[in-house]
Amino acid sequence: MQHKPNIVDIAEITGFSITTVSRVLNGKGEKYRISKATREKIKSVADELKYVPNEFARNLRIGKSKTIALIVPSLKNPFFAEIASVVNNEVRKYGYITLIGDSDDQVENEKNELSHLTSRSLDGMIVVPCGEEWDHLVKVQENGLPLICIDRYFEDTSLSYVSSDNYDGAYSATKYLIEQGHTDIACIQGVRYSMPNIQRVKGFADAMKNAGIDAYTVTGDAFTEQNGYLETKLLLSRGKRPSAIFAFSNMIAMGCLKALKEENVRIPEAISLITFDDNPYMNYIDPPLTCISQPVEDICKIAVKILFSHILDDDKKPKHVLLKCMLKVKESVKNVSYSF
Amino acid sequence: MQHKPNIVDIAEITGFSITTVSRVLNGKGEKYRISKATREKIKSVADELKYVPNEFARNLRIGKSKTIALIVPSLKNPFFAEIASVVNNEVRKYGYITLIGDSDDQVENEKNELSHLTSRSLDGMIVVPCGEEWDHLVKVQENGLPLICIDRYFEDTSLSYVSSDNYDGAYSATKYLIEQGHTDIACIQGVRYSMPNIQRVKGFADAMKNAGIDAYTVTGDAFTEQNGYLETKLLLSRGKRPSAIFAFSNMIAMGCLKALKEENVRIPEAISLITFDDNPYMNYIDPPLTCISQPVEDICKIAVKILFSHILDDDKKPKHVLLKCMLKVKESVKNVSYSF
DNA sequence: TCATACTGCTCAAACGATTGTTCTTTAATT
DNA sequence: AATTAAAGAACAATCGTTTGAGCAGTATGA
Repeated sequence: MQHKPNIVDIAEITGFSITTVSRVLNGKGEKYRISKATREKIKSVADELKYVPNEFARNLRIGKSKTIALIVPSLKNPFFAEIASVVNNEVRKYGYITLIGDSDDQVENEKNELSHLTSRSLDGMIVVPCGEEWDHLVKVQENGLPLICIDRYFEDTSLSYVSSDNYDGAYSATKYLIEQGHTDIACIQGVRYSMPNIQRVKGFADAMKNAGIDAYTVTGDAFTEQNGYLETKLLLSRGKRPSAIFAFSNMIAMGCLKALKEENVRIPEAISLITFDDNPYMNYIDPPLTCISQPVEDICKIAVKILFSHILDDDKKPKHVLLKCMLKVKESVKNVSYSF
Repeated sequence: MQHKPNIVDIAEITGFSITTVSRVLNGKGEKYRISKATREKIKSVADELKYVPNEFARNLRIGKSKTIALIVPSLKNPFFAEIASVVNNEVRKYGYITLIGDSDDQVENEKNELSHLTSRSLDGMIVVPCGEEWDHLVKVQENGLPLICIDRYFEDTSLSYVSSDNYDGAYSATKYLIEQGHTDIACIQGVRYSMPNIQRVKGFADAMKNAGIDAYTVTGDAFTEQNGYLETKLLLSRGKRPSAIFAFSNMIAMGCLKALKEENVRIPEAISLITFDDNPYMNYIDPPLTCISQPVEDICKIAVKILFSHILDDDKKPKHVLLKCMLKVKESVKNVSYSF
């Protein structure tokens, strides 16, 4: 293979200067009054040679990399995979590319990825933080790199975030359970200090209190299948089983399903289950799970939009956006109003 | 924030030349006989300034980017999300990073991503090709960029690939169905010309023939839920329904489930279902789906290993690896041997 | 006829690193 | 003392683009 065609080759072939070629190829031909004939000739040669600009050279020169990074706790979790997919596609629309970092839910990894990725002169960053620390994120931002948190976030910091209205989501889910006659409800939570979790617990608790129910269980400590499994096992071994379980994530719900299945507890006959997060599989689970669906696509789109307003418009004001969730009623919650 | 410290700043502060600084920072101090005192001084200043080399300048100069790209049909498909996750993590171990491209299963997008990504001076590429064309892939390789296909691949080309032994997988699945007494089996295939599909059809057909069964159905044309749904609908509307369906992917299986549910056809009582691909959700579906599980993790690990042998060891020989699948018996296939 | 303005394009300096070559100084050898 | 070798460091070209400034040549207006 010869060398990749560059702007110099095109200049030599067309007989114009490098400057002219560069300007035409950057769509600045009009601006610099380069004749139409010239523009067309350069473009056609570029096409013919399948010229692709060397991003490194360009980036070196202009100091922008047209690259953003996305750090998620785990791509294996369909929830984050969807985030990655949407973010990736949205970012492409701006002509940027996405570097994906996987923190495996460890703050240490998150920090490593952060420093590894920032050496690539990123233009922006979207993070689903996995810990309760945000100093390293703020520092990145203070160094001039626009950064946005999605899903999980921190209040009272200068960091922008886009997330679901977790409080409202949890409140509606709980309200729905109560309307269906449930009073003995246990929720299995995720990582305790994480903002979505805090809000969900609050929404859950408020809904209970507002219904005049003071006794409820909040247990668990991770957004994992294992946590869901163990906590459900424990709940089932209690003297009085709750009539409904509220799982705070899809993974937790899977753990619940596993435990319930093992113990031969039928859903929703023996126990009702409602969960946060939706995904296509939910429809084919036995039974289809009633869930609180997060507007993942919108969250990502808005996050990307804000990120680019930070990058391109130099609008550095931190923005905080919460989007409403949707209750999707399926078949995993039983109406127990009249069954004493 | 001032400007990011660069090698020139360090040179000025320490009083040494740019060359010397560069050599020290690249660990070539010994080689160029730079005194220990000098080395230490330079390093300490670099530390103090938190110097991070500008990857673009370096890449521009040396033509390597410590970056590989992965192109998948869709991150939303858990099967590819897992691939992305594993590849990403493996690649990190080499100190490289991964750019992820999403072709949305359109060859045109694949080509675009390809040219877009190659402008970033990649060091290597892993692709799950989505079409029946490979010219653009071969061309990339001929341009000196190591490239490996995973999952989907092409024979008789110079491209390396790592994939499942789809023939064997389909053969075992079919054999299993036959052992369970099924003779009227329909399989719903994916993209026709794709190698996994071709091999699966062959495996399926051979197993049937070897069992002396000459009548069977092969239908469908995409690895999508919609295809699974439509084809199942059609199968159900036939005069004589098959006793078992073999779905060629997780997505197709979901479509089958949807259609079967709509038509109130119970699995496995009324019809048996077996599918390619496994994932955690499979266990909680009603009923848990018997499936052919692909060794995704191993496929990715081997692919990355081969890729880096191409990149680092300059071993350019194309390698072809097929890994065995595993039959996971769950509850979606009924033994109909004695039920006439 | 001479400024002036516009057209259409080119020069050359950056961007930040790497690296083959070269230079100077000191030490070792004859 | 003269020659050679080694040590320690610097020069300057280079990677492929972008871009402010500049330069001919032609057209316009007074």
